[in-house]
Amino acid sequence: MQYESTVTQLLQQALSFSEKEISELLDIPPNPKFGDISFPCFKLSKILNKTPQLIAKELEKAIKIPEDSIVREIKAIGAFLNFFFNIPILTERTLSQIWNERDKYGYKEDNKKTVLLEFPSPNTNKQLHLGHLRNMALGESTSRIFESQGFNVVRVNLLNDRGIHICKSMLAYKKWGNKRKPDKKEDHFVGDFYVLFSKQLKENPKLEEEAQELLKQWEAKDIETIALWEKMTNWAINGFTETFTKFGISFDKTYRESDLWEKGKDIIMEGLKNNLFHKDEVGNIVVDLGGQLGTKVLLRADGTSVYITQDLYLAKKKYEDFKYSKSIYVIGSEQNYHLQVLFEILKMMNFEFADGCYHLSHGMIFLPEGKMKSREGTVIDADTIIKELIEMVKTEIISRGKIAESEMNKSAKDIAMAALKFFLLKFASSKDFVFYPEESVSLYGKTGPYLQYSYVRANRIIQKIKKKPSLDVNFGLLNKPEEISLIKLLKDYPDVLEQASLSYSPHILAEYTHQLASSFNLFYEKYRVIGESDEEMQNARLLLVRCFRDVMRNCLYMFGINTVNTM
RNA sequence: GGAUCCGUGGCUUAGCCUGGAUAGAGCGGCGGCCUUCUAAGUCGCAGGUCGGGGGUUCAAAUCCCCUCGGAUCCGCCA
Repeated sequence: MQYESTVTQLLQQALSFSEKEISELLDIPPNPKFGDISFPCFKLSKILNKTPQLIAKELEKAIKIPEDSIVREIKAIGAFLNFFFNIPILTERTLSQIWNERDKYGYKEDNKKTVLLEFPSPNTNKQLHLGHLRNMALGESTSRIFESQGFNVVRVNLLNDRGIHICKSMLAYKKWGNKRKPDKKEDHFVGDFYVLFSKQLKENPKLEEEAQELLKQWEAKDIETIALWEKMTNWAINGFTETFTKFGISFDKTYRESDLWEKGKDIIMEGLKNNLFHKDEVGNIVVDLGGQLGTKVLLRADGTSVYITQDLYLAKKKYEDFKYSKSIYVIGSEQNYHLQVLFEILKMMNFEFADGCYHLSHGMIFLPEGKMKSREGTVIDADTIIKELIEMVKTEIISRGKIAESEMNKSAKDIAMAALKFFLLKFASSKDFVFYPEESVSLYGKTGPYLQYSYVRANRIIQKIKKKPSLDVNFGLLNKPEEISLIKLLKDYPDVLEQASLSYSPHILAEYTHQLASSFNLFYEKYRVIGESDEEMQNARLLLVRCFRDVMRNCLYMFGINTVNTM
């Protein structure tokens, strides 16, 4: 809460409590008519043995507001002591700060700490789907939010490029691919063989064994198998890279499971030596986590790894590579248990980075008919949904007839991505949701395009007016309710950004950004800037519009959404 | 059987961590607003007491307990 300490200090004139004790009681009133910050007196009531109403009244009388304070008035309303800000001072401070800091408004100084985010970690046997897009949107947005808070952010991807599922695609290609080269986007080409395998498996259950056999050959580094694997994996990676680029993300490092799958055994052996782990009756090395987590196998009796073996290794490897203070795993909620186990073992082994590990879990996306299943081909494919959205936006643009053909393609892409990304980020990440292809991603209402539109309106004013915005204005003129609420929202941006980072929640910022756009639209509908005859008033409003535009652009950046000039 | 997540108007959802003053918003429905900075906008109306029950509290959508419904996980799969 901004200006919290000012209010706390005022209260300390009359109360002998610590700054911390007082500021914990402060609250933001539900309605501006109750002021900007309020102090509920209920808790004091017990201590002082007076009614809260009386305490509020007494405090109102006792506190003297110094000259130049951001607080203009203190009023007791019922059991609440309400503090009202001096709007001209608030306006001047807020707008000056935005003016000076521009695209760094809301940013904090470099804190010399590294936070590593891992996402979306796809399997290389099939193309990306809507669930990956949610993961990517969440990972990228969280990355940008952390960057704003002064962290050095490292984005890494982990390719799950080995295992039985990969061999299934490979086997299908071997049998029915006729050594064809991809005739479509390469990851889709690979994915088709995965679906084909599942279809054929229903007719011929023996294919399962053949796939297992292929996996053994791969593990034995059979030359022909490895060559096929390399070829198909590269197709998949090329396809992914294209989609990542389209989505506006890139990675500082890509780890590959094929490099990791045999590693981590020494970590397990060390734990065994230190008696953290033990062997079970058949010779597996296991850990007993007790309580709700139970017993987990860490290394098979034959000495081969399981998934968690390599995950332990990777956690350590990532720390060696980047010395992170936080490591965020952006992974769906179906792996909640797995990550809990992983983190528990890391703590058990006393790794210094164990406490910095965090699972940014997100809910799943369902189709109206149920869960998406890659092997049955019943998925909302990432590239298709993007393409369809762009087409949808183009149709919309054409029907409006406001944009020249030449400008349309870029705008259409940016608007479509805005719709998609904001749709994926506006819900709390823990929620599952059902995706209705026809209606889910809308262009109106609480959407990405709505935000972009408010930006376009503000930007258009700045472009059209025949003067440059200036900070040299009479701030007191911005005194209409719509102007004041907009200014207060602009003032809140750094707080909201901080909140979003502390709770790993882009949706908090999404909620705020929608409010901000809505507040600007209200102002826009009611007052004019270009047509305003009072020169001083025009200057003040132009500055407000400029500040709004810049903050809106900052917000959109946090979602990975581009601004557009026309729409 | 155990664990985790979710349950707020017709639909989608914010608020829950950190309990306070009339429970916000979008879609959909009905009715208005474009000679003025782009109507992907905006205004108004109808619609919820927060799955159910109990408890704590001056105060509960928010905390605790019980219960019902939905999802996910608890493989030597990743």
